[in-house]
Amino acid sequence: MMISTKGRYAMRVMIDLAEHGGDGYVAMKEVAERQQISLKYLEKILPALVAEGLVEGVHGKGGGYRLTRKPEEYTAGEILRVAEGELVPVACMLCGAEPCKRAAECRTLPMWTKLGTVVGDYLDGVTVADLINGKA
Amino acid sequence: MMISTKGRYAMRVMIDLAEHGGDGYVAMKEVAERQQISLKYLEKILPALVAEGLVEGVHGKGGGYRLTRKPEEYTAGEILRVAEGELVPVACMLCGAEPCKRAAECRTLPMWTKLGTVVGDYLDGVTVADLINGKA
DNA sequence: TTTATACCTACCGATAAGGTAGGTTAATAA
DNA sequence: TTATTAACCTACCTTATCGGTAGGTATAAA
Repeated sequence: MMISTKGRYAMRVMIDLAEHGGDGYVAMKEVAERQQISLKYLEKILPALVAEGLVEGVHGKGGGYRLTRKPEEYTAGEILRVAEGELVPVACMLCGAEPCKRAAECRTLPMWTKLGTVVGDYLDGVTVADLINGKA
Repeated sequence: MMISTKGRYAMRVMIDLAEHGGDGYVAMKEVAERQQISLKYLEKILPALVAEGLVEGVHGKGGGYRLTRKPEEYTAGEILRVAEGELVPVACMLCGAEPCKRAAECRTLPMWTKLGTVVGDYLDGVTVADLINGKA
């Protein structure tokens, strides 16, 4: 029952970009230093965020990344789903999982489903702006 | 963000004991067959449940396991914590983790803490009896 | 043309997941 | 007393994931 570093670091990058970005681009080298995260590891996390349009990057001198929306328009749930994959609590609920034959009579599936909803609802209710303002 | 088979199987064993136990002992061989879980793997999960007093086992012919309380007196949260370990969502919140130096100014820690509470509260509100009656 | 940066691919060590295999101990029934 | 049953214990195994590192290429600005 764990969010891995991938998701946690993605959250911190988004917050860092919101706090230090302004209108310009922020180099990952800076973020890595501020957040005490290996630059090389950050470089493995960013492509997913770019692919889903959460941030955009530009090459070369003076380049870096910036948010594509305002901080209040990102939810933690959205960021985590992009960085981590689905937020479901059990493997049998994963999208690509082979359908469980016991699902119909499974005594526990309703609980896992509800747990997924509880987690998703909470995380979808927290925005990057909330995290910066300490309102989470 | 996943509950492993260990926790899921533990839940199913507890439910199975509640449904088929009555006052007597149920052999894991039966449970394994009914639940379609490898007997050998079940034998690795049960010791923790015994150690924490959730079930008790007796050796030999006619032996097996039985619940030590009524089904409505077990919560899913309790069972999962015994089988899986702590239910916290991030490694830095684990009991034995070395304290994070950034904790005081961490923008995300409050969210993880709240998420842990949300998950714990939900799971602590579901009993084995609820799962049997479909009230979860 | 130099420099800074994103971006890409491959690898790597450690750990955990999800088991198997083969025994020993304890209790009951024959 | 002996056979049987079932809990319990220890060791091992395979595969995948975690959390990175290394070394490059592409691109844009100065």
